[in-house]
Amino acid sequence: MRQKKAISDAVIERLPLYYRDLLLLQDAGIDIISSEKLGERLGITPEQIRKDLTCFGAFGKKGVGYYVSELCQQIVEIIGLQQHWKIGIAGIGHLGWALANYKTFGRLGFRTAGLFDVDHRIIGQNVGGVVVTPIADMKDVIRKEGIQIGIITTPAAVAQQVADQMVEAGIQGIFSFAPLRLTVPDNIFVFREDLSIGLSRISYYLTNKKED
Amino acid sequence: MRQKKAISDAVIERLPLYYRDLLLLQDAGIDIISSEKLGERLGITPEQIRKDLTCFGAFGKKGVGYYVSELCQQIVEIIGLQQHWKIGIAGIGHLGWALANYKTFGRLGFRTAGLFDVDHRIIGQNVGGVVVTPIADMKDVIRKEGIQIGIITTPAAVAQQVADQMVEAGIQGIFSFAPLRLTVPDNIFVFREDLSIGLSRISYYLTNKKED
DNA sequence: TAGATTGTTAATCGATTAACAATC
DNA sequence: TAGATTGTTAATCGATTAACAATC
Repeated sequence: MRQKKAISDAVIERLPLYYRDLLLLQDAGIDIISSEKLGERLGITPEQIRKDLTCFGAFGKKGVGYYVSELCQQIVEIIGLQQHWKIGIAGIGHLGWALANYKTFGRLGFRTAGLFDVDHRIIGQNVGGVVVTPIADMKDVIRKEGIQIGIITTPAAVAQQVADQMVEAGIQGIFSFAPLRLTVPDNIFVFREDLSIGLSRISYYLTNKKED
Repeated sequence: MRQKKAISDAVIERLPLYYRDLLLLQDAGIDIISSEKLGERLGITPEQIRKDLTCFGAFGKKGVGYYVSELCQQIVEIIGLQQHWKIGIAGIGHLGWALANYKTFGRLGFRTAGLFDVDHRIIGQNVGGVVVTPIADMKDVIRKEGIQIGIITTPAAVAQQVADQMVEAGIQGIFSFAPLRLTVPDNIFVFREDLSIGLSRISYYLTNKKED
């Protein structure tokens, strides 16, 4: 699956949308879908969908459309979801707790294999089937369980320190909810989620829409 | 603040980043910052920052830089944060609970004025200073409190129904965590947050990075 | 004034849209 | 075969980067 050209982030971010809808179609017993119909369902142009998919190969049948289950499988392999990545969550506050119980992660093949916190009231509790361990033991657990992806939902003040420990323990990717830029080695992939951007965009839109 | 041309989403999404860092600078007692220095801190090119800001006016001083507190104030007004928007959250599961306690929202001027759920074990509880009310009363509360922005953290199955009720009650913007496309009138702004995209991107990156 | 840094214009780059030949 | 729909090439659009004149 080596590509000549780097695939843009925009394409990568649309793949999970396609995948989720294809699963729904599959559940509904629909075997074939055209880019036209899929685009309608998702609010994306059919040209865009076809263009995105051809970054990775020719999965459709001309004059027919795409076989739903086949395309599902292709996208799984493109994203790499067949790997069943193991994730660990540091900071089991409300947000960490919510993510530990987030069904969609499991449905995509991610397995929660470690939950870490400093709070003694939380350590030892079973959250979504996993027992919270002291963050002091995090590196050991990451190594023993073979956790590849870390999620950081700690306060910003300790996020960098937690990230450092994750990297030391061999984590390859970090999904951070802390509102700051983490410094990590080049080969570590960091994706930052900023929950306040959505609200800010809504505020901007509501403030400026009347003036059009 | 009428603009000739629509401002791109990319610009709007960077404004909150600038704002957050400017607040930190302000706390640190720094009065003036150049686009060069700010860019370094944020991992954004100085040209990009200057270009973004000039979409809205000329806020800097040539040969000097930007006055931190002045720029802060400008961005607040551009985004519309001085309005102190009232928000209501429907679905007080783990994620809704986390958002109700999310400090950053308050720091940006958003005020939680309503929490709604169907679960009798949750109704009546005080979450982050607000008592959870039955979702059956949501429309009344939205109207009485003058809530303008709704956050949806319900299961996908009821998200559309909740959105409909929010719109009926006069909500203008919706921030949805439900993994589906909501159908709303044209004048309602919907921003969808998809927490699984981050993990999918990490999976894609880890799967494909070795082959470069 | 000299040095620094903005705001703006031009050049480049990349992503989306449109058009259509290939083909099921 | 005729109709439908893909995959691909070309055209358009928009965003980022570079360059530099304006000016504090």
